[in-house]
Amino acid sequence: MAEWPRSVAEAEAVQERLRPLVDLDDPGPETVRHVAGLDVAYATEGDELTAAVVVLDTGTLEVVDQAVVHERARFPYVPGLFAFRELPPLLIALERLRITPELLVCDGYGLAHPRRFGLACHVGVLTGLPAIGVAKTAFVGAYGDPPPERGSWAPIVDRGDVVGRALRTRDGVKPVFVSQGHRVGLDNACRHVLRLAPAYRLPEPIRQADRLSRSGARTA
DNA sequence: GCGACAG
DNA sequence: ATCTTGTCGC
Repeated sequence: MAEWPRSVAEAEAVQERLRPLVDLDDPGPETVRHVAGLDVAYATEGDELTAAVVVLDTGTLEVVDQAVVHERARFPYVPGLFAFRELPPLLIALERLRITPELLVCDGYGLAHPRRFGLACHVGVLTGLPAIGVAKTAFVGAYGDPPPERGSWAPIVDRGDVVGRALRTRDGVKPVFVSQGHRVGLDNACRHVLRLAPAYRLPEPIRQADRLSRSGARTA
């Protein structure tokens, strides 16, 4: 399916080669029935990781399908290249799902990346599915503090490009950082994130994937 | 050159 | 990412 690089130079070359395949113009699905959340947890010892993918029914926000994959990391953590660490097991987990999701919500960035090709773009291109990135901390670019109300936002600007938004999902709480991955517009991505995060800062798909990956990491 | 740097 | 108690506030 995909060949995995072994060096930083090879990994960067892969990103440069796949970047033109990203679709940033498709506004994306208006409504979605099944949404997936993707996350990875790390073991206390060794370079072992546990990838988890959950599928939620958007009507109830209940988990209706899930898959966990445990393996040894194939690539070191390098800012800007961490898809090469987390994507291999995540793709295997995605293949094991019985329900094909219509939208992927990734823990991390998409367009808001040094080479405009973060994890959300990468997984979107490799699967062909609409994908967005939701990160907990800033990475590239600058942004202003959005107004305190849930739903307000401020653009993230990097080298003159708007690459995402700092979006407030809860009143008075630190915003999350949303960026396009593949086949979803920025407005639409933020709409989905707000609908998927009715109670907590992070959207429910990511919270559930985080929960599952951690329990899986302890069991393994 | 130096520091910062998704998870 | 992970190591980690209590505590302030709604």
